[in-house]
Amino acid sequence: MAVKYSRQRQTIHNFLMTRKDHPTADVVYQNVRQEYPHISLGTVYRNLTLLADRGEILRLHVGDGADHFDADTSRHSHFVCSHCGCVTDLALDCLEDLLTQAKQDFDGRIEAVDTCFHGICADCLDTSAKRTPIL
Amino acid sequence: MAVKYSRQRQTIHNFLMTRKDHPTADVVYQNVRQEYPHISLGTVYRNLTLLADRGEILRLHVGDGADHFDADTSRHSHFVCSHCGCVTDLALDCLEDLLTQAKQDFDGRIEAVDTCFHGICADCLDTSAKRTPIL
DNA sequence: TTCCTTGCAAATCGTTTGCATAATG
DNA sequence: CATTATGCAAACGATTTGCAAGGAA
Repeated sequence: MAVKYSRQRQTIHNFLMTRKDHPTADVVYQNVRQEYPHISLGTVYRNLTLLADRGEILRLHVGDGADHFDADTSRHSHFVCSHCGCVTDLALDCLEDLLTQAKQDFDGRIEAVDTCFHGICADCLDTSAKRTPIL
Repeated sequence: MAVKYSRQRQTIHNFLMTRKDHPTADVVYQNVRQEYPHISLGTVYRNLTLLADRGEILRLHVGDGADHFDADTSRHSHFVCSHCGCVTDLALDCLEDLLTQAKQDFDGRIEAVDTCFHGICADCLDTSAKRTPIL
């Protein structure tokens, strides 16, 4: 199944590259729609899936129901705020060590790792600190 | 919201403790149903969610569509075979280091990590090696 | 012209929820 | 008795898919 060029796919990929907040398919849709008012959500999903399958983008399963997409395919970790739901990048040296150790200990073939941290982001900590400390 | 005892919940939790393959809600349902033929899938979901919220079990997002559940709440990693879909445990020393480093580097509050490795499990490697090497 | 991609809508899948009834404390 | 849990079915949200028409090679 050869892949042919499409403006929609290019636009989706371009949009994703401008964002570092790892948007969901629906967010991609809402934004790309401003340039292509007739694009359908199905097309967005089809292209995100195609790009992810070809390794041109990353599909993240952060556990909040919807998948998130990341144009940065270099190896890195993610953080998800349990309060506001934001998804951010996290660069950790010892991620490589973890992979190395896993490959040594495991008797199958390891190809990738997904590392997803959970907690409260700095912004949410700030905001709750500034309110009356009831909660 | 106080929690009251229920046989169904107990059975679900017990069942989960006998398995180390991290079953999905539906697999739990199919099995518990043999003891409680009238139990509903909704009840299974409600109890799995309740147990996970109270930290008595783990809810895993391995990226295959369905959530998986794990009765072992100690910190450990997981591996998912892209071929057969099996989910297995992986104990890695440097997982603690990763958390430590993340907490140092990050300006929010980090509470947990999910580490999920992907690749081909030993069984699937074996099986494909034994077949005529066409694929 | 051939094959891929699109838009649209309907379908699918995993999960949640409303409600009347049953079980627990 | 007050409250929580259940079974059932309907509702939901995210994602996929079938199909006829449009676009790329």
